[in-house]
Amino acid sequence: MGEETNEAVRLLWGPPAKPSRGPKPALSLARIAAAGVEIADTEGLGAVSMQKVAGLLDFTKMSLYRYVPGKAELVALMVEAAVGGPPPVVDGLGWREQLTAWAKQLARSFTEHPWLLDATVGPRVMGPKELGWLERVVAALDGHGLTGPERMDAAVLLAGHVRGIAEQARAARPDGSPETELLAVLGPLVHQHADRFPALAAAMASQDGRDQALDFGLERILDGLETLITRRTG
Amino acid sequence: MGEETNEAVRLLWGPPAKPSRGPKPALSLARIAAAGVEIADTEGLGAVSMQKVAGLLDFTKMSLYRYVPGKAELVALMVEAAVGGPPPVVDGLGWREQLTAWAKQLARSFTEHPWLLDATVGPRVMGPKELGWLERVVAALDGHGLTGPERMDAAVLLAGHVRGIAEQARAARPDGSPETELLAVLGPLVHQHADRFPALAAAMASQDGRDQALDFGLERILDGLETLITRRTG
DNA sequence: GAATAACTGTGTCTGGCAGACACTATTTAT
DNA sequence: ATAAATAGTGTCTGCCAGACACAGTTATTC
Repeated sequence: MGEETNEAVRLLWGPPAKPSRGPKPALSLARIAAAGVEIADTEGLGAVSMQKVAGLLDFTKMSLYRYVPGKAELVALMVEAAVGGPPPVVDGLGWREQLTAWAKQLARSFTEHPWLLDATVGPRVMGPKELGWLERVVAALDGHGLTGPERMDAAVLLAGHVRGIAEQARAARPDGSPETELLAVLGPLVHQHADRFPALAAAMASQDGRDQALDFGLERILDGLETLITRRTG
Repeated sequence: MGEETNEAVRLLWGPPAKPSRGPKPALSLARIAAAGVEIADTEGLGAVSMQKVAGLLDFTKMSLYRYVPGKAELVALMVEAAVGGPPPVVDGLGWREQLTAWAKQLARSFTEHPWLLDATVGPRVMGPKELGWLERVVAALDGHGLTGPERMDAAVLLAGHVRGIAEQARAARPDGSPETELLAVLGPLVHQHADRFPALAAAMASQDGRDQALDFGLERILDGLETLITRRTG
């Protein structure tokens, strides 16, 4: 990842452009990223190819390589463009309320751009906007007796939970129309093999389908953090 | 996903084989999956192609399609083979200790097969072994006042956390040799833009690098569950 | 025992993909 | 005016998943 990493860092963090000698660029990183996002939003990340992105912009595939070193970097730009920034800080809110709002907003990003789940797997460079999300959590937990690494760990914990829920929600969602929701497959399977999964079968018996997995986990995490904070600050 | 889903279900849950008319199959699902796992373990999931898997078994690519409908199903079999089963239940352990052991063991699976992170993104059918992991969590939480859906949510919460940590650990790991660990890139970036990320910069200043993110999140989650359980059972 | 039907493994082909490279046209610096 | 750097293009290679037709093999059926 050596060189590619630096290229990605340059694109995500570097200066916006440099005036130079040859012809003026007709495209821009922003337009290219937006085209990629449009395709991913409608057809999924798998449908994003240099060809398709270029076609949407009425350019040839190879012209994109004048702006972006490769597809990985294009996806990085798409992520940064789609994830947006964290919600504005509302003064007077406690850390719990701030983190709750943060989680709901992040979940909304994943719902609007489900392909973000696919695009953010594996080692990659985070852009400024993405880092902004982390910043918010760490800032919200400032001054409550947690160490620096602990605040970072809390941010990762929260982000991981939202991500996990988003993945589950996507699986349960009917992507096209005649698609089998994954849970509709899982349920019968569990009951069919109830001998092997007695606890699951029992747990799934009460079909209230409340769909509050995000809130449940969030409350547990915040309760856990509160326990720690109380212990630390006396 | 309509038809593919059913095919995947048949492969993962169906009967092992059916005696039939033609020549005896020289291969087996198990051998094919094992070959795929071997490639993924050494070269990553991206290096797994029908060609490569077949080559490792000294067969042609197309012969694999006699066993597996497509690559997606092959990956599903690989996941089921690599994830293994949950750790054995140790009697006399409380739910907290059981879930702790569960999380550590699951984290080990992700460490041994980092490509599991890539292979378990997106809607997919879970196999019996994978479902076994969920079963354990739900079973461990039985009889503590939580509803069925709540126990399921707790399982998803725990699994999501372990997954998130595994992803972070992989990013921090030097995959090849001269690879830049992602955190080694992130640190300088944050400090370089400390004005935009003051809380992050401060949090990262204390460089103790204890690497206990798994434990931290786990304790918070378990504390949060304990709070709920105490509230429920009085 | 012979015919038949079902199955296994193979070879060939298509369409799509990322990306390397050489080329032309354009614009600015000297 | 000329040279250098750059933007967009067209062509080419190699890899990929998968469709399909084929030849060889084996159990079933007559």
